[in-house]
Amino acid sequence: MSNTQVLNGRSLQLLKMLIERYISDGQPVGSRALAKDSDLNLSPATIRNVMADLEDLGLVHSPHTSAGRVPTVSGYRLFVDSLLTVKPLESKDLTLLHQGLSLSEDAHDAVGVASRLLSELTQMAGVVTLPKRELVCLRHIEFLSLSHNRVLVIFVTNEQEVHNKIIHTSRIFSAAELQQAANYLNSIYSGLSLDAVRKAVLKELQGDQERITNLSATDVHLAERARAGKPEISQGMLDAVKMAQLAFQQDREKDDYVLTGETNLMGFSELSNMERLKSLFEAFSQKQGVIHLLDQCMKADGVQIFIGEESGYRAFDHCSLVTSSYSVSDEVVGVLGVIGPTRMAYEKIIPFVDVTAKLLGAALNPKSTTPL
Amino acid sequence: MSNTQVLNGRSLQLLKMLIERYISDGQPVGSRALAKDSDLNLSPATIRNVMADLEDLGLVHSPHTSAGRVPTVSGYRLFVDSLLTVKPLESKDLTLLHQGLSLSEDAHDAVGVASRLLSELTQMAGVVTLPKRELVCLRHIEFLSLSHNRVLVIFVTNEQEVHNKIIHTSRIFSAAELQQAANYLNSIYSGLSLDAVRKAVLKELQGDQERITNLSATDVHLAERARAGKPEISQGMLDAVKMAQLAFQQDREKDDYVLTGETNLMGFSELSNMERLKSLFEAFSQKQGVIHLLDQCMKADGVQIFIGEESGYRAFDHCSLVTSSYSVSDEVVGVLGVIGPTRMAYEKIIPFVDVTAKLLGAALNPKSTTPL
DNA sequence: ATTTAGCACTCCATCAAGTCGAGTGCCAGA
DNA sequence: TCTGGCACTCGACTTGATGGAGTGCTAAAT
Repeated sequence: MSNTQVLNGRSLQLLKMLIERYISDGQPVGSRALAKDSDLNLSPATIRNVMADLEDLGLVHSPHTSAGRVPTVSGYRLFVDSLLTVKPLESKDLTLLHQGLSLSEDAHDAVGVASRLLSELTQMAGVVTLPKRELVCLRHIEFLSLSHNRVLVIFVTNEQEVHNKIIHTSRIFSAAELQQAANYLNSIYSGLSLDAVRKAVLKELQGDQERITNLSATDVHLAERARAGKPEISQGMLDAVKMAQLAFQQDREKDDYVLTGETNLMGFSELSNMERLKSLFEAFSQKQGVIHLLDQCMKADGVQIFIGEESGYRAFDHCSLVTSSYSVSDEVVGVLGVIGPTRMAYEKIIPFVDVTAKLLGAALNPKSTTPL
Repeated sequence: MSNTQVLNGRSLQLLKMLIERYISDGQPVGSRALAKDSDLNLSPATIRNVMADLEDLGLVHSPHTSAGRVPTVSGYRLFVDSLLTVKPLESKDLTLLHQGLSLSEDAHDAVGVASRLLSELTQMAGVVTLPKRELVCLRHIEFLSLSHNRVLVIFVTNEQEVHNKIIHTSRIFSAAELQQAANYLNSIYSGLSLDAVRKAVLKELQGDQERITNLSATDVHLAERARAGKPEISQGMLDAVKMAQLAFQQDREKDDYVLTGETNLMGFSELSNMERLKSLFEAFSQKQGVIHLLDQCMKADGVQIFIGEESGYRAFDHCSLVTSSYSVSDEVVGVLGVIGPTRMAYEKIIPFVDVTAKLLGAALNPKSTTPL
């Protein structure tokens, strides 16, 4: 060791310069180049000593004996955690984000726009999860009978988003019955969040269950008739609630993301290996693993970064993922981010992702219907 | 020329063998190999003469002077048009197609399943367009007012498919008015095809227009009052029709396709060139050009093939596209196909695509709600 | 007239050897 | 603690040699 205190300010500064240079050039950086760049007036030999220390610490790595040094994952990690000087977002980019997101009509549209902007402005891949359902408000629900005992449920949330689902009911309902059920549900649940509706529905059904068992009647018809007397709940309403329960239960299938600009990744030399590229793209279309990763990012609010193997997901081994959760009315509802090679300009990407998340959150805010 | 009649049976047979061998090996095939394979008992020298003729005709091509021959696009074309002996579909594949498609719940689902099966069973990329709107029947329409003068239109087609669109109306309508309009439209248009509805709506509006101009009244209110007297059409109904017109006009945006298994293409050596691959994948995400191509295929019914540059679309230069339109009740409603390298096993892919198209058409047939 | 054998030739792929330059590690001296 | 110097390593690139696969052409054979 050439230093009593190995990781002193100087070695950190050199590490920083090395990483910055490697990020911009993509070539292993040697001691001479580093000596020239730095204003420390050190000779290449001294730099070499420092480099040897950094290598011992696992922060840099030499591809072969006579090449320069390249940052390792730990090196990058140290860099983004404490060395990095973030560059403010370029005003051009800010304007584009602003314009793009303020024009979006509905949530799905906004998410698509955000993803496209992320990828176009960074020249990497952009990913945005669809906002969580929990927060959305039920606006209107409607039933339509299909063949057999299937019913098409259509519900509108948040003013303009339409969802639909087919449920299988226990018996065949007439159009009038369905209309009535919809009217009933609209009258009591409209305006509540989907999550609240789900809970209310469950409670209602549970209460009903208890009432039946409490009666200890052997004949269910009797119990029903007994209950029918009470004005709080009728058979029709019960059917309605049951249908609502079917409609809203575990509707997580749409838990999806929008990914754009994957093709940008094909330009990077570190991903030109066909095998890596293939497994990466397979991961993209599989979606499942990516969703898992993004879910993790949602827990932490603010910017979250996975560098190389840190994600624990083999397909991402040579990629970094910079994410930020986005929120509507102070509640985290989704994640967005940028996927690129480990060698990316973190100092620009991090603020970029951060701002995009904030703007997307603002664009999704139902209160500010007027453009931002 | 070694033959009075250059393209005789023998040379065609040799071309066929050459292409078959090239498809299976991927290597330029030389005269000796061809001589051994064929049961013609010809010497390599003779084969060489034939090859020279085929090269003159532009059917094969030599990468360099001392390599074997490789089929050209024209060679492939001749091969698939008249030389090919199609292999019947493997029963295993047939079963899988059958099972997969018969389980699909709605049209979108079926299209997705078809695409996945196409790609998985061929180990190439599968593409399926969503069925055309023209054929689908209007089942139910509904209006929901949003903020300002925007109205959310929800309409259900073909028993279970939900579509929605936001239209901007000339004035703000009350919920009751919207309900009334929907009732009116449902009563007269329900059961008709979207195309028919569109036409009927246009006619209605045109008739209305004529009536107004024919009156030659300077005061429009007068004209309206005059018209209101006639029982055929009231102001409310007119509003309804106008809204329907807005809702159904040029709703081509969703004219989309489902593409799966793109990553399979990364395994092929002819596409391992990063530049080609990138432009191909960009074409996939752009969609526009691919749609144009698929639209062309829709015109011809039955199997259609684009080999290499035949598509006229640069991104597809090194790919072939084998498509077939699929029909519901004898009307072509969409296209599906397989995208792979020009060097693909046409004799298996062609019947495969053909059968898949037929099965998808059957699965989409509204009459056979019961599994095939 | 067609087919074949033979021969010269071309071109690619592979390997070995050599050179160059960038960069390192280490040691001795400032 | 830093620096200059030196030997060394390794990859990138070039060159040349070799072998093999395959062709084109011509002259002989069928």
